[in-house]
Amino acid sequence: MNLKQLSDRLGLSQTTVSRALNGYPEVSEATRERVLKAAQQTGYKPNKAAQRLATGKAKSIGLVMQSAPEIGGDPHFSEFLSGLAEEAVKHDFHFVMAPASPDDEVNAIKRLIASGYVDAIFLAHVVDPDPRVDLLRSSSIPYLLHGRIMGDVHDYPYLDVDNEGAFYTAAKLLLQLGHKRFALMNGMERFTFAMRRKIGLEKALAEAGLTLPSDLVHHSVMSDQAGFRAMERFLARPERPTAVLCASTALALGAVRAINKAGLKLGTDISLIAHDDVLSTLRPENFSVPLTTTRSSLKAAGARIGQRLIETLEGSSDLPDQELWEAELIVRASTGPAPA
Amino acid sequence: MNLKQLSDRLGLSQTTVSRALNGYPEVSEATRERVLKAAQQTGYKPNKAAQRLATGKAKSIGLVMQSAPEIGGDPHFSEFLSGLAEEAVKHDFHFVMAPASPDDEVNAIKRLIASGYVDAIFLAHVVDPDPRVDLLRSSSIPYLLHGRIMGDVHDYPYLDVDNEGAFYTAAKLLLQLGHKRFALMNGMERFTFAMRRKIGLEKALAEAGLTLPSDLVHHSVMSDQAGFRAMERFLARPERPTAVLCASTALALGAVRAINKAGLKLGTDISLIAHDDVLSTLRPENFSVPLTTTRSSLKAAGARIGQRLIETLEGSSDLPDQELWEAELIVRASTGPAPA
DNA sequence: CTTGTTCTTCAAAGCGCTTTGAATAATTCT
DNA sequence: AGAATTATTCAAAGCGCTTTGAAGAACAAG
Repeated sequence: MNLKQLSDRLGLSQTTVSRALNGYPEVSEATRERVLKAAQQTGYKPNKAAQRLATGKAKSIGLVMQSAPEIGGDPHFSEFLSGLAEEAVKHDFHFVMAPASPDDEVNAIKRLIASGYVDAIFLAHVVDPDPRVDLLRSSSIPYLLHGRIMGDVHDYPYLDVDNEGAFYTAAKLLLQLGHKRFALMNGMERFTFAMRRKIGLEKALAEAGLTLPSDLVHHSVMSDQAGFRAMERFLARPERPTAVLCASTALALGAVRAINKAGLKLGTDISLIAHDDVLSTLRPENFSVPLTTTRSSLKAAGARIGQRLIETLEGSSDLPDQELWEAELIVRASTGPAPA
Repeated sequence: MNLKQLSDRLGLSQTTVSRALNGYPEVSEATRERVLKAAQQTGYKPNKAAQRLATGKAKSIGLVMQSAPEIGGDPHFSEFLSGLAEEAVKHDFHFVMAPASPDDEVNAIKRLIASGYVDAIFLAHVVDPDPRVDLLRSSSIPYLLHGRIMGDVHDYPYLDVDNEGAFYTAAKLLLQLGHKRFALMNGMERFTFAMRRKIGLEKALAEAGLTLPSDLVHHSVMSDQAGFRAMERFLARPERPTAVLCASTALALGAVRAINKAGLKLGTDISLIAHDDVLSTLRPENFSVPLTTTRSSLKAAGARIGQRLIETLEGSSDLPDQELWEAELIVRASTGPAPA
């Protein structure tokens, strides 16, 4: 059933039917009702491709999804997506996900823009320098970043968590507790969120006259296995660290397992603070020793980004173009005074 | 840059340019090269909405994503998606994800079909009865299920894991080890994969003259917290179970924590077998006591589904319409003889 | 009973692409 | 050389929708 068939059936022109359906005023209430009813009965749904072609709008948000054989599902990604979806469903938006190998992302974005399939682009996993950001900056499609590039010039719309501040504050707490030997279990080095977390930690250490030895810095994907292995390596050091900052609760999960396995007591022998993205399947308060965390909900970020993108597209946005969310430091049992 | 502009620029007709770009034979090699080069230089990318409108094809797979405030990211979902994406990227396919509240999924699928945005539909989380399956059955769009409805009539294309067989085999092993008191930690009751796992377990028990008391059956989302709580409840029973079947390693993670907390020894005091979807972030072999599992890779399933769907659309499919994958039973240290 | 307004409705153009059917140019065959 | 093929290229129609510009119907005003 298409518009022509529907209008033939009603003995009306496509114009009138289209207008009736889209709520334009120049159509009598009587016909509007008749049209609406017929559409209902026949189950008529407009063809989005045609709509998109005619209007240039499609109520859709595009995103590129990194794909490679060695990349598995990322719980952080799906948590974020669920937030985005929650907002999208309210406004009848959908997503177009273009999978791309990591070295082909720029092209994937280009295709996405040119495809005429999406009204806006969302971008995450910001690196620095980030050619994808340059591309979006110079194109005319609305877009929004989750994260920022490095430096202080932010002439692009973003939503980011104050990662530097989060880890700075976390480190401060551990310093106050008397810790001197720190380790960092971070996300992939190329991501700016990881860079900023490291900077935050180093800044706090520098203020205390301390430094972070490079072999006590670990970069990897944020999974429990990676955390387990990294912690084992940390603990194998002659002078093992007493304070560990961890970029995700997923990493922390593995780290804690390694700590237990080594017969050490979390919160006593070793203190740990993890960044908590509020993954719905991994809550820090449910760890055997509840985790002290810096918290910022990834799902909430997703929802907010959806909201901002959609409002921009509907032309009603009075939301800020740049947002920096502070993470909350929530103290639980995994932090304690440095062992004597 | 659109086709008209590109062809004007080249002094050719749109027809010729289009044909050159799409590899049709009726265009001279010289012009083809000229066109290809110009397309390259100008960065011309065809408008997919227009392409879709003209051809009825769009190289895109549609899927509905459940969305509700209380639903968070599901690592199983993203693991699956990464498999699907891996296959899609090879063939330049993309996804259209329509978020929908759980009670509006049928409508979301209808919209997706009518939208003209997708060439095929993928469906997961099969329930029974499943109105979505009925809808797809009666529509003419290609589709593929991950999972099956109940009963033996499967006149629709699917890929499923033999969940019944997996849990049957797992239970058999535990029975051989002398276990008599079983518990089941399952996914949501409404999903057919959960139903079948329960049936598999009950069948094995029945053959041994045993039954599964209803208070030793737990249904919930498959997260570690849920596993933790469920196991605590199991252990609080006067006669606690000695053998537990667990629908996911995520559940097992929590379950193991509860077991440790209770001072019990996994593999000795209590045996546990989990179904392993091969989540890239949670490997059973990395548990402090490596987990005995029934294994079937969710990512591989995603890739296979992508492959089948794409081959169907490209009209070259000689792949089977129905597939039932057996899960492997991999014995590790979390299973042992029943305590005396 | 005109004329001027407002309300409804419509025909047709256009969005960017593919594809059919026809025309033109280049080759090959008598 | 002229006819018959074959290789290239093109104009135009069509995919399903929105939107502009115009026309017809209904009504109030002069």
